[in-house]
Amino acid sequence: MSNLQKILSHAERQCHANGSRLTEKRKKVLSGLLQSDRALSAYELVDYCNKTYDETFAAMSVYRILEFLEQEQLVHKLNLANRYVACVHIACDHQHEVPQFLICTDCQRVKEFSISRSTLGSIKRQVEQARFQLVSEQIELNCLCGSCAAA
Amino acid sequence: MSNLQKILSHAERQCHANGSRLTEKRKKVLSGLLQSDRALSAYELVDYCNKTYDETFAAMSVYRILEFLEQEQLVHKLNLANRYVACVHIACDHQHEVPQFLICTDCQRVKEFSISRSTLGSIKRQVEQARFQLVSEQIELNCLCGSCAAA
DNA sequence: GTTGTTATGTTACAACATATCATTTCTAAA
DNA sequence: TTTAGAAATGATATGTTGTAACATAACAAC
Repeated sequence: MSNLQKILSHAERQCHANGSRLTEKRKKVLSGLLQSDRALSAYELVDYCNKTYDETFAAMSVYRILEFLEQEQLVHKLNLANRYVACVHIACDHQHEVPQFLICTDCQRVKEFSISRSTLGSIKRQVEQARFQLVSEQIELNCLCGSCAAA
Repeated sequence: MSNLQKILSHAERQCHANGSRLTEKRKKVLSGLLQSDRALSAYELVDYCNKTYDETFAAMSVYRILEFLEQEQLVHKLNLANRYVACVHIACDHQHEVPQFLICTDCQRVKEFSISRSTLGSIKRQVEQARFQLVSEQIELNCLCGSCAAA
């Protein structure tokens, strides 16, 4: 059983536990993200699926599927880049925290990481002082990855 | 002389000092942002200008003008919201730092602020550890403003 | 006044995203 | 095991955001 297969069936069990279904189409979209080393736009995924599988994936469907996968915490949407990545903790059993992302603006490679509790804490305090409320602790930063910075 | 007029002529002098020109159209787009209490999309500005002035503003022109105003640091582009705001320090003489933004996802009101040096410092260290480089210190956070949170 | 530069106009289209309603597939209860 | 309801997908249309490419106009400096 390939690593991809393992991840997919892990995801499937997890969906089942949540009372939802990881259908074939959803699996295929998720596979696309899992096999990519960078963030993909919805339309890139449409192209990928249409090429890889002999099936038609309408853009509309892919958006719906991405929304579902996001709810299931299998993928993350990067709002800064309008792109999607598979969650790096997809095969972990523990509940994971809200992630932060470093996004290479050149090649769309993404590093999912967690900033320290204390840093997050001080950001939250500063937001409170401004009398705003965080909608999400997801923070995205425009970066260059190591190889793009070197070039 | 109205406050708006003061800001505009201040901006004009500043552009002049930079060897660039704040043309009539640019002034009108900037006025639109200055008079709005929330972030506006390029197309909202197109509509605003076309209604307010008896002139045609093509979307293309507004995008170019916004790009110019951003270079001059008179406005900021919010990448998370695909919208623009006038810089709150537009009338200050001192050189200002890279700002951070709290964006209300409900009403698009924006709070421009600066997170503390120490918080920014620890974020930067954590980015370095991940072997990425920050492209910009501008950080944008999805929030609710006070009134939208209350509602 | 010509010339080079900057600004704007115009058209077309690429890329990203959602609304709406129809149809199919699945599931669970009768 | 049929069937009603829910969930998923299909299909079409349209809305929103942004850029490419080339033309013209305005201006400044020589």
